[in-house]
Amino acid sequence: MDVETIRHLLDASGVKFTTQRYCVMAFLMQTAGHPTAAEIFDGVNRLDPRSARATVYRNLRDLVEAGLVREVAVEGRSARFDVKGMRHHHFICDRCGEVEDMEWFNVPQPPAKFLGNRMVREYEVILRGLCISCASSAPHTSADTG
Amino acid sequence: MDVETIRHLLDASGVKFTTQRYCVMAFLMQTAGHPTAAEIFDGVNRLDPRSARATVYRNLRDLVEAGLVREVAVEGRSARFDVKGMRHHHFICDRCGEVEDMEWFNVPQPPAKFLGNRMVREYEVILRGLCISCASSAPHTSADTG
DNA sequence: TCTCAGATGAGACAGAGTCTAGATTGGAGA
DNA sequence: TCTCCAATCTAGACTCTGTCTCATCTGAGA
Ligand SMILES: [Mn+2]
Ligand SMILES: [Mn+2]
Ligand SMILES: [Zn+2]
Ligand SMILES: [Zn+2]
Repeated sequence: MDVETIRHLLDASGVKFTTQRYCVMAFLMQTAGHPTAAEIFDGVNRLDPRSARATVYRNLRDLVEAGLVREVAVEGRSARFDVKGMRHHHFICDRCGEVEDMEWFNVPQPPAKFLGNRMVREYEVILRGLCISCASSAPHTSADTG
Repeated sequence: MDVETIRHLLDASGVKFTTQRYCVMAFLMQTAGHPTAAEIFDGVNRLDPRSARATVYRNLRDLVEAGLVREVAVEGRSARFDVKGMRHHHFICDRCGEVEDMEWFNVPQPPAKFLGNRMVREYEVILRGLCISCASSAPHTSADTG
């Protein structure tokens, strides 16, 4: 991933450029999925220069706060991360836990009487079920037997 | 909350009735919000009989597995819980973190070409922004100054 | 009432994330 | 290019959330 591209992204969001931040951004931008902090730590440390664990966690928090990275809402113990690029929804697999991007489609706003005086900044749809590989390896539920 | 009502809920889901499970269910059913396991532990232990911490965590896990309780998808490090009653969406406040129920409204299914062979079991909308009390106490952003 | 599969209590353990204090560095200015 | 310093990094201790083990207890059927 191009160093200057990421340098400009960081600059534009008022975040100082450091090699460690570059590594986190580059790893996220070249990764299709939604890695955990631990996976990002492993990923950026597969080659030099290395980053301390606390640095990876702190930078993820800073990048989320700066609006460059998103912490995805999922059940489960460890946070999962996402580069904020194209707006999209998410699909979470019941069986393997994979979090997949779903291309954006518009959703009608909730009726005003439900919203009251709440101010909506953004929304997303979370779909659950079986991902393509889990659906093909186990197309039927146990209730189908007999 | 009525003991017999909860006893029948547990029976119907194949979960053995115990005082500790009753306390967790009763607390969740009388609570409007989406408490964490720690809040549920504190809640059920404000009066006798008391439950051990491990018991509360274990029962929450068992009740989720039995389909009576839901673990809500949120950012942040602690799980939040919900009694599975009426189908609903969620609104998460950017400022105070409160998770509020939003009355159910239908959302069009994603275009089939996006779904591929995935099997959708359920979906929900997560709205983000300012809750009513945060919106009224801080209606403008700092950028508005001047 | 008797019985025991299944549940609880207490505390050790494990994993995720935060904090602190001393060392290091990016980049602005001389 | 050199100097400087506020911001950042490192290493490891620490906190919080959740799980596990095992001795003990209990709900509910016979
Ligand atoms: Mn995504
Ligand atoms: Mn809810
Ligand atoms: Zn899957
Ligand atoms: Zn709020």
